[in-house]
Amino acid sequence: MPAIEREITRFQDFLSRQGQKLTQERTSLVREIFSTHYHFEADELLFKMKQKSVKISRATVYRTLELLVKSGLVRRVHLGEEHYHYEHVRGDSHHDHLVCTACGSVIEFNDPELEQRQLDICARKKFTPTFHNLQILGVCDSCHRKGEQPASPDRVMTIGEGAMKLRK
Amino acid sequence: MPAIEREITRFQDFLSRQGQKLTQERTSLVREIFSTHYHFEADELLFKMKQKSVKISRATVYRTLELLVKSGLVRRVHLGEEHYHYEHVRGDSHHDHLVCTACGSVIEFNDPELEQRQLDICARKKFTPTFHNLQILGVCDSCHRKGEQPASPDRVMTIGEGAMKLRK
DNA sequence: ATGATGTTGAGACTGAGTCTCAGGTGCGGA
DNA sequence: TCCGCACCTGAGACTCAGTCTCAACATCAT
Repeated sequence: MPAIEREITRFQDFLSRQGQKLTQERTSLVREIFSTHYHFEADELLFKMKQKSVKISRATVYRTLELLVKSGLVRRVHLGEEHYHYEHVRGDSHHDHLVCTACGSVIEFNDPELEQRQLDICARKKFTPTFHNLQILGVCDSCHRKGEQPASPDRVMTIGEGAMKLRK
Repeated sequence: MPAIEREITRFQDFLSRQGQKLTQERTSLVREIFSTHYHFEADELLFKMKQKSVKISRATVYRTLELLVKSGLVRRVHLGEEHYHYEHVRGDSHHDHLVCTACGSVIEFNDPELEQRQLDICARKKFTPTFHNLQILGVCDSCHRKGEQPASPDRVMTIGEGAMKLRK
């Protein structure tokens, strides 16, 4: 899959610019992230690697994610839960998220007018924005049709449900 | 200060509607929250109570915050850090936040046009929103004038800096 | 006074993430 | 080719925010 190779090259460029190396571990993490996951949690990634019998420690997963975020290949997002989620960036533009509190699905959207409005607000407040984070929680169409009730804002279903956590 | 008494009454009403009681501990927490804090962290509140020699356990602080959130007197917000912050709601309308990554200050704003635009997006995606959360990170005017550099998005200064954490 | 129900504090526990450190890896230069 | 050094890794201890448990306490209606 040439697309993934391109991401790996981009990561390597980023690393070598700061005297860091593209190791076996980092390569397999990038490969995993860009091949199967979209929105994922750090521990979920760790678990997947374990499943595939690729031995990578928790520390390396976190360290690599930090590098990927710095390199711009991966974005760190809040989706209404305590901890972070990550998503890969494939050169596509910025977007925000609608998160279904019933089934955990995530819908992305990008609305230039909304973005512009935010810039206007910042200008009005003499604030220099670097970054923003918007999640809208609610119920998606298919859950709504099933009559799902919205969960209360502080009780949101886990996104990466599938990933049974196993430590050690 | 009569305003605080009004909030306490509102909380009591909420509690008694579900057969719960307004205890001494709960009262003093509400008093503390509504008198001095605006955006605060749970542990910061615990620390303040300790400073004032009001003995309240960690568990009670968290339990009371949960009740306050449910009652609508307090809102739980993400301000770009791992953990939650809380803010009291004084009958004022919904707002979002500009968070300065240099000095940690928080500017609130409420922009009906922005809110409306979000509703439009949800309608377009057939999504039923219940709640949303927008933080814009960046540098505030006074920090900008001091030539402060924006921190990277994943390294944000603590909002409640003052509160030295001391456990136990 | 009794019992039912609700509340509390202490401290054990959890889950996500960070840090440390000894050992491993790999590349540039002699 | 070999060496040295900077970089990288895994294991596990640690931290921090938040939750849970449980025994003791408070309150209220009967």
